[in-house]
Amino acid sequence: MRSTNLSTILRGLHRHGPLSRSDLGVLTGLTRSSIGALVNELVRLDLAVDQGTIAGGGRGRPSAVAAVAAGRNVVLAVQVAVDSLAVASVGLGGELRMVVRRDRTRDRVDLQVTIDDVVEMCNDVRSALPPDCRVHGIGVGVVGLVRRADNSIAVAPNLGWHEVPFGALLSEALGNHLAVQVANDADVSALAELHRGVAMGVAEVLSVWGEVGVGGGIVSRGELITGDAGFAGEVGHMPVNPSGRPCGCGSIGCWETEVGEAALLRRAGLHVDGGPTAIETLLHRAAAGDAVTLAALHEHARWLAIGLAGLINVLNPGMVVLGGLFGRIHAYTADTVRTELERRVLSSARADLRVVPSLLGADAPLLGAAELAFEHLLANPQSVSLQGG
Amino acid sequence: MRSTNLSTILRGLHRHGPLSRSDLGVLTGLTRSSIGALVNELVRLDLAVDQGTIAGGGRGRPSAVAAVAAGRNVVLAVQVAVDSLAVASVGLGGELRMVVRRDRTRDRVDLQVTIDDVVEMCNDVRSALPPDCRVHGIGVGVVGLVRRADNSIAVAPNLGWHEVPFGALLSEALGNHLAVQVANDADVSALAELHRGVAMGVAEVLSVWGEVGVGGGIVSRGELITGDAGFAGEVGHMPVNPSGRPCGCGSIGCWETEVGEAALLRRAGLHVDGGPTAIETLLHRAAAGDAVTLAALHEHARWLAIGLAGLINVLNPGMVVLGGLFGRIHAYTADTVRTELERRVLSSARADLRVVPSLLGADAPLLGAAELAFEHLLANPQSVSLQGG
DNA sequence: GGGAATTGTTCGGCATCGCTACAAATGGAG
DNA sequence: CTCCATTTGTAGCGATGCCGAACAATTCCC
Repeated sequence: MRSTNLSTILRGLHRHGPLSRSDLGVLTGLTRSSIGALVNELVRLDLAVDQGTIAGGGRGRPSAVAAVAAGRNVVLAVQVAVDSLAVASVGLGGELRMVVRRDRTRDRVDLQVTIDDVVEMCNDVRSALPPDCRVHGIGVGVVGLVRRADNSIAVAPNLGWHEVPFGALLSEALGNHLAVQVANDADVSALAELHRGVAMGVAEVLSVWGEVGVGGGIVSRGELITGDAGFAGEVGHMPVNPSGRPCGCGSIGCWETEVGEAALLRRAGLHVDGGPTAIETLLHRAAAGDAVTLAALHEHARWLAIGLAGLINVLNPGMVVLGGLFGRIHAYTADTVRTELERRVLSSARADLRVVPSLLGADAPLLGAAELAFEHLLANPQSVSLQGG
Repeated sequence: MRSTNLSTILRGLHRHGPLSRSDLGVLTGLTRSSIGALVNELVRLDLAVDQGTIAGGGRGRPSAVAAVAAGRNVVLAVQVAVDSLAVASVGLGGELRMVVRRDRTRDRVDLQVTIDDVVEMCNDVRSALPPDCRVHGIGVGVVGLVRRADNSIAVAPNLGWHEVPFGALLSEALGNHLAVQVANDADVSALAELHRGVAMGVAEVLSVWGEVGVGGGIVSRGELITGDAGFAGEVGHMPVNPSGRPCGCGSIGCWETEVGEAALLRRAGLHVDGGPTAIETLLHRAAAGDAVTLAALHEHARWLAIGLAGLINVLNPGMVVLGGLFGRIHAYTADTVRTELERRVLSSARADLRVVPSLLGADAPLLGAAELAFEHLLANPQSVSLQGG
């Protein structure tokens, strides 16, 4: 029980930032005496620090503010994307402290090369940490289907990986000192938007990320839905067009064939394999008002809405977050999407619905991977006393 | 905390049936002394009874078995369908005790008539209860979109209802003595299969019910997903065929237009508005091996699988339960569905997937509505001491 | 028939929370 | 400038409810 309350308070400080003891009281429902004892214990565990007193505006004794000890408690966040790798240290409280990013070409996606690169980047980041800083774990967001039970990658089509025990390999390569948590990149991005981005405080969120493929993260009751094995959120492979194009997954007319990066480039008359540079070209043309490009975006938005409509009817989210490519084109697609959703979504389900672009953008995967890694500490604050640090 | 543990034990007895005190120990992780005290309290609250000792096979002192006091604690379960009304008393533990069912024609779906009928049936059921029996609430499963926050019906197209405060109306008509919980019929059916049917013990379940329309219930982490307002699970209105038929909801090519009752009858060359009798005809012809009917079922199965594939990729369930019409035709459609899913579902997501017909059939909505009504008691066993009974 | 095994019960100890009283610090009224 | 109301933090006390240990009850097996 003590453990539960410690967890509640640490979570509160982690999510809401520095809080006075009395704020913590209203947040948790505990009495002042309990809060005092619990915060003292968190300070003793080096998880929280006292920030002195601050007069809260009104009259009365000034409140003693507590905050997370961000400088002494971090996790490493890793993002394994198609075109790049990134490693960051993230402090308790969710602050991005140091980021190392490395672009890579398609020939560097080999598994062993990736592991080696990540380990090297992790060591760079770790060596920059202050000496009294504890690393509580590593969170990894990766472009692929991740089996959450054992942190293995079932399949990552864009990397050419199949049944790779990524978590175990990375853990071993780092010396088995750290707990490694691996998840799908769209899932961790959803987690980031939920805790640090536009979806803060929303309990039912659908987050859809367009990159090379199309991924999604589903939040219900304030928590990410993983599904039976961890594959939930693969929205890219909903059939939306039975007479559509063949998909890389073996099916026909998957949503991804209509709203993936390739589909947009095709519609805009650009080279389908153009990658990030072709996307930049497209965005420039759109900004310049190019008619063909805008028409392509309009058609793209229509297909985006068709898939979203199904998901909204099925999940009844309070908010839809559009990230990655979908976030970047949102300014051009928002109107079409809204119009199309009005036609296709049950009127009750869209009454209180907000459709918004991602707030965190490129930082989302790293921040989300960090949240994943922090989860164990937040749930068991007392576990730090067992380990040395 | 006491409340949490009482709840855990009562839930255990409700879900698993009679259990010995030592079984309860392994189930809850509590010590024997705690279990003893807690069971005694449940007996004192008239929620549980001691069933005497039973030798458990091995050696050692025989175990004292505790069971829920089903005869003294019931809820009323109500089902509001298109063609029928039903009211039942369901004992703690999930036993269907008395059922009153009333078929009705389309002209009896008027709101006030429905309320009056339900009240009359409720009174019939209540008058048959033993005098010392407590009624802990009413659960209602209704063919429509239900706003869970206030138990109102946002829209029920098949009944012609719109923005109806059904829960409040029923509660008032019954004298405001009972807590009323209203939910979508597919949702409560999913709940029944989860707790009492094929999906017992499965944490991630997708349940799809074909009736006049097509509804669904999504279970994640062992609990029903409601969505932001309570509308989650409206799988019938996923777009699956952009060049398809117009749907009653205003959209085009909704799944329901391809796998609803009308679509099946159309494919089989039967009268689209034939209702239950036409379905009987179809099932007879299928059983007799009629080629046209079997071909219609094959095509129906293909569309069934297309929608299921999307849902499975998005939700990654461990089990798909097919209920209502889908359960009844499952013998003829299973092969086609399996073949089609193999092509359209990501291989990882179908590795451990089971697709099974509903076990409870026509009882599912009532049993599920009962579970809904029991929920408050199960979460707060001590609340009974406050009310008289 | 006796010992091992299993289960239920009783009793004391302990952790942890809420409550109450009191101390600390500030703003505003007089 | 002083005093009081107000708000917040802290210390001591009592209550709750869990666990653990010892003991009793019962059965199986040798």
